[in-house]
Amino acid sequence: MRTFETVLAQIEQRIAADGLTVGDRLPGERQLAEQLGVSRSSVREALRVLETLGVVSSQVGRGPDAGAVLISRPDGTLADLLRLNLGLTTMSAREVLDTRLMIERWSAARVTSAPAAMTEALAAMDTAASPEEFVTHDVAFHVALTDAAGNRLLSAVLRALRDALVSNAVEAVRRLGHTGDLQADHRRIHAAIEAGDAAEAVEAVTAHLARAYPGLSLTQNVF
Amino acid sequence: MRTFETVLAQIEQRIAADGLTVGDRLPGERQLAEQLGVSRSSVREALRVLETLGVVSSQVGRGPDAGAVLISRPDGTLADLLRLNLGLTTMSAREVLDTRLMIERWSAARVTSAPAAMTEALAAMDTAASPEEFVTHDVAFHVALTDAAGNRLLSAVLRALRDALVSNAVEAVRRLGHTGDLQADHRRIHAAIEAGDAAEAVEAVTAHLARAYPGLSLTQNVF
DNA sequence: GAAAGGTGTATGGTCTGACCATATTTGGTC
DNA sequence: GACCAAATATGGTCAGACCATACACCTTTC
Repeated sequence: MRTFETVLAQIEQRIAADGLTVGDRLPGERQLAEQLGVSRSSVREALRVLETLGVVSSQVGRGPDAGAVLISRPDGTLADLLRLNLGLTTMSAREVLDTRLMIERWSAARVTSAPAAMTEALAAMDTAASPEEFVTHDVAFHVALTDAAGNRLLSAVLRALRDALVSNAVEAVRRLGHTGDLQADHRRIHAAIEAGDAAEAVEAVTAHLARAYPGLSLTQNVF
Repeated sequence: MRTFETVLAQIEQRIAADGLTVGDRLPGERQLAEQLGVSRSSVREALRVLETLGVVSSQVGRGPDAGAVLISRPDGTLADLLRLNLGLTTMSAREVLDTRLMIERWSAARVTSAPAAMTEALAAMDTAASPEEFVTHDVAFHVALTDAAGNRLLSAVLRALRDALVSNAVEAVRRLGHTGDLQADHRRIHAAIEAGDAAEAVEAVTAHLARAYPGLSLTQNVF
């Protein structure tokens, strides 16, 4: 086992043993190296891994906020993971969009009151001057819906897909040639959620995505 | 921006520009450092990030297989991500199990023929001598089902949940006190898939998970 | 005594150069 | 041709140095 991997294991074990949680600080790189009997390089490689996994954040300087602080931000990692692996393999747009459909249907069924971010995104889309601006708020609308469902794991997955969603959505808007139908869908979704009608909300989300991505329509009603 | 981050960006850009794919090799650490005008340490930190993301694998020695080779293995990263972030935050078992239920219902609806791995796991459970052995094959059964649905993104998510699933399942078996009902559920799922009855398969998966995890039963039929 | 400013210092970030372990390549020997 | 030993390229690790940053502390000033 490589040195930095043992360092990784020991840091992880230490986090569990000491009951460290978000906001707590790890010892400095030099101190950690001395404690574990390894070089600072190996400690740094281990910290780089933890940083990549969204578990620590390193701050330079001095004071209470400096050093390696425990965080919990899996979003960025998931996004990197997807972007890099999508580029390397032949993961299809279909797989991404199916996942999106599944998460959003699930969310629509559970959210009983539209969050502020959703209502704001809806209004912002009305005044969007370009497809890009419209899509920005469009994606924010859907992310807000999913966040409101309260499952952080699924929220993180959808947020990781964000970049892919944006490019897909821009394509869809250009293909449709206008945003009126999409915005009407959004209002229907919003209204169904505010009314607490889960079945209608699910149906509205499904219809919306079917309109934007016709290729999905084959399997959407199997549930 | 830190040096290793620019290295990261340049490597990623290079992968895209040169059309590198799985199996191709990156230049050696020393050569990369010289080309980019940075130290080997910075290159190594960047490679460590890529390795964490499941994009490269480093082999020591000499020859065609040595050096940093492009791969695409997001599973391990996702598992690390979940394990570490589950430990740090209060992500609940409910969130994990809801996600599992969603993915398995989706999969059950799409798989029209039971894969060999699923049939084998079913048989293996019959002869399992301990709860741990039973659960090993149990999880393999469910993972095989999801793999067969053909969405690698969802497969990767479920595989990342594997460790959490195992401990949950062991708990469930102990609570039930026997495995007969669970195995009967498995046969029902298997039969429904072999019969091509999607609705029955979804219902069977739902009933199975509801039996194993009673706390889930509230929202399972909202779809 | 309080405010302002300068200095000290602990932190991560980077670089250099060296050595080690490993695995292939190369070339010599029988 | 087969076998074995040396050379070599690779990642892995270490030690030590220096830099930039940002807070801590002390001195000066009013």
